Amino acid sequence: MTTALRLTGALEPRSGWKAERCTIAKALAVLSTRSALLIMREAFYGTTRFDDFAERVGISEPVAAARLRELVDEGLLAREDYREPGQRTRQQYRLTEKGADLFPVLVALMQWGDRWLDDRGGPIELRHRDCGEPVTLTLQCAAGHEVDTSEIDVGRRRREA
Amino acid sequence: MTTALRLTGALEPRSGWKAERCTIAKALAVLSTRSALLIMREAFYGTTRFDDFAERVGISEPVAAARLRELVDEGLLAREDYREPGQRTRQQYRLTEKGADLFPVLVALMQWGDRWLDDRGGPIELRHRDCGEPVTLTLQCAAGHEVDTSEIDVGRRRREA
DNA sequence: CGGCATCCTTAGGGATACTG
DNA sequence: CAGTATCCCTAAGGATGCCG
Repeated sequence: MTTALRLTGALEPRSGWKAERCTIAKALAVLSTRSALLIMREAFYGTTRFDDFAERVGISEPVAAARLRELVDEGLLAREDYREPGQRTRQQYRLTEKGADLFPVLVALMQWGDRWLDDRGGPIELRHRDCGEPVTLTLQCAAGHEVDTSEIDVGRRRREA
Repeated sequence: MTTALRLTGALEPRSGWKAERCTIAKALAVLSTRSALLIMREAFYGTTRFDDFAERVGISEPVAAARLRELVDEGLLAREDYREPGQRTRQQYRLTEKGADLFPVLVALMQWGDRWLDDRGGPIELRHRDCGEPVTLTLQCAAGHEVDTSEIDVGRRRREA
């Protein structure tokens, strides 16, 4: 019984191919701090304002300022001014497409935490608006099969010629 | 056009319910360092030995030692002695079930990095061993519908009575 | 409201050298 | 091979106070 993946093709020798281009490492360069991912979580929950991010994530303003700037620089959030009629100008941080596309990462973390770090399976739940059923993240192949980790082969990407 | 989720039920007031039990935050308490997730990546690639972890992740031995100890303490890896016939005793780190269950987190990070941080869609590929088709992580409801982020409602978990 | 400046502490991580 | 010890640097983050 092995839980590791099966490596195929030019991957076996492990000849240092990864350090340069591994996209997990690249993603972590942007997201490896706790505050960055929790700010993104808040953005999905609809938070848009500086003070709310700091308070709801539970971080100090200087940290919130630093992290929000980085996330804007990286293109995960967009900073916009807006003005409601009769009000003064405010700022808001909105998810960009790149930021919104991060949702599966947060769901994956939540699903793992729900299963392994909470005795009641986690405090919140995602449901499909149309049918009301719970939503989960699943590994699936292009042919539509649900796939277990043990059934996966890993190899270099084949460029479709 | 809004990319945030729709909050339902007792969730709207945002009354600080989250800080205590949010399982994303709990997961990040274990996994928020770059080296921890890269070590887990290596474990999925089949790495089992101390020196290989340090070298392939690209971290120093002291850091590898600290991180491996934490991951063993948290139950994501198991440290075992083994001896091949005629050889001396060696140590290895193996994925536990808890560790193996982290796979979707790494896939989610990889998928996001492939799309947004690499001009060629990422260096490696996951394929379903049975049918050879590429494997991706998808949001799906219990009724089998593929679900987009915009179609998800978030609410407190309802305990099935 | 939406920050920035300053100061401080801790954690992550590298380099080098050494041990069983 | 599988680490530990030591030293040092930088990044993450908290606390307080100030500013437009």
